[in-house]
Amino acid sequence: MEEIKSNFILDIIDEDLKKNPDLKIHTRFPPEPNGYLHIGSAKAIWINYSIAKKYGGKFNLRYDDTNPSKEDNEYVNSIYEDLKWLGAEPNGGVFYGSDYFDKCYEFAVRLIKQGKAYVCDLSADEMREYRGTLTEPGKNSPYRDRSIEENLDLFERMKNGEFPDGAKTLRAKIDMASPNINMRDPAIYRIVHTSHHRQGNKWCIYPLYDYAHPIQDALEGITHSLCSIEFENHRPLYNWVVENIPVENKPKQREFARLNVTHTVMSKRYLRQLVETGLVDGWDDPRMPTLCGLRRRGYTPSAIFDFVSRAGVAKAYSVVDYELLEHCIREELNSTAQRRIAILNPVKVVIDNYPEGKTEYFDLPNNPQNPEAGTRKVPFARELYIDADDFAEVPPPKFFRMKPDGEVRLMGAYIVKCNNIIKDDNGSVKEIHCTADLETGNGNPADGRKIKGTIHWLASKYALPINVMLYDQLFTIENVADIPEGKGYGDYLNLDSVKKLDNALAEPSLSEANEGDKFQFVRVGYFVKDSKYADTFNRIVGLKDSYRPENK
RNA sequence: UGCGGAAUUGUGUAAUGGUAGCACAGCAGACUCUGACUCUGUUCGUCUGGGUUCAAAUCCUGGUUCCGCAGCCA
Repeated sequence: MEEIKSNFILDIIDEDLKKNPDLKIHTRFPPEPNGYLHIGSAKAIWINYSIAKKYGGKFNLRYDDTNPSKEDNEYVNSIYEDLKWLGAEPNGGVFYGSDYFDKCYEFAVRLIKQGKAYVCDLSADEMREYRGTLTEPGKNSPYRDRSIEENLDLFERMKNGEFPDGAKTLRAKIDMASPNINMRDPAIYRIVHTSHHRQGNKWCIYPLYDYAHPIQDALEGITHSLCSIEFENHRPLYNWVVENIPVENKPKQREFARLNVTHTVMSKRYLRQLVETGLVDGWDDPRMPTLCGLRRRGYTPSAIFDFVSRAGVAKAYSVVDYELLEHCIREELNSTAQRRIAILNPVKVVIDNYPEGKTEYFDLPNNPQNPEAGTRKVPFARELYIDADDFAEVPPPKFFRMKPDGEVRLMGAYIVKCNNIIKDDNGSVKEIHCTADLETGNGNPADGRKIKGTIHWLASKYALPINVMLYDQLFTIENVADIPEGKGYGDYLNLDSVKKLDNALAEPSLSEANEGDKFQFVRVGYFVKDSKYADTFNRIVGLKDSYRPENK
């Protein structure tokens, strides 16, 4: 995994370490189990994990499951799977925020006894009114000065289920006139009569994030609670809680900008919408920016960490170009993926001077840059297929592939010359007739002439029919920023970026590929064999410029 | 209009008073049995006005722009 580079969080930690050299750095990744992990989560994971690693500290996974109405075991499991896949081992342990509910309750009672929290009867609407606005201070709740005894009694009855949802809240008594709205007596407990995915019906009151999170951090021994920038305004409240609970450990919250990538969204709310409306196949659709979607698209953990590492850690809002992500996976796959031939749009080629019925096998390197990857045998015969794009009857300037009277190399095999073409009634090319330079075979011509173009080919009688799903764009969502508030997502999906090619062909050795194997279709792009589509292969990342029709 | 953040090339990110660097993208060329890869070269930047200093992206000061905050979500 990429080591973390110089950034402002490291500076803060170094500073803390200078003050207290014995400090054992302890971080955590605290996802709410209400959706699948995505590339933005990978950034948070990487930051927390790699910082713990750098300082020889610990890293926890903690499910932040304090809202029973949104969370589900499906997500708990998927998060664990994805984290495991990434290889970010939580060496500090796996925890659940809900396991601290007893402590949260105990500390809340303590706050009440100290006069620092009170039960409030205001409705949600009333509370909003009392809160004031961004520019005007709030005013005190009429229930703010209840006696400690009354608060204790009411809070216990809240816990015992005597009140309906929303009837009462427990609030921290801080400052209704604070310029920071989060400090205006925030609710720390609410009543929700909903079964919890882990606690069942044990509770009908649930602590809110701002109250529960610092407690969880403090109890787990977290030293640095690293989260995204929108929580920066919550830091004073985080500190207030830490200061007002009887725990030695005083974790420190620090914030970094969340990851944005062009042509997609990270919000779980939107991603869930895509899944639930059926616009994508599921959370693991290769168009999704989820980790499982990227996995199906062929991304590897190392490429993902490479990407988030290159994107960097800072506080300024930014949107990283998806080309960087593609670069990272291309770079890795280029050195690791085996090459295979596939013809996306076949056109028949007949080698007139090649004996009918003869088959010979050429050895093609599995990875030209890595001889250790070995070779494979690819059958050659009189009748072949090439990609339609590799032939031009009227070639543009600098067209190096097959053209009338031109010579071209069949990759790993003979040099052939196109003699004439046969068209069907519609005038489109039906058959291309060539002669091969049989003297040279898979070698260079004796007369030293240079052949500029090399194209891929398949012997028709051995070619393996496949379906190819083309995901030409990394993601399918465009101009997300332009989507009006409240508008459905479907209208803004670029569904054209997914194409299914039914008549594609591949070399026979592909039939032996295993699920998850990654290859490079020579001159076409990278793909991963995906069992979900049986005989279908996903084209995942295009080769840069490889199909540019002509060069300027 | 309140509070809190942030502004470095097309994008992202370094430089912590001392040569503005790196990566991606772009452009040009070389190489190539993948027009990929690789290699070489190259365009382009410190939001803005003032100040301090021998020296400012960095310090001070005025302005501008962008992001976040008014859930009993996280």
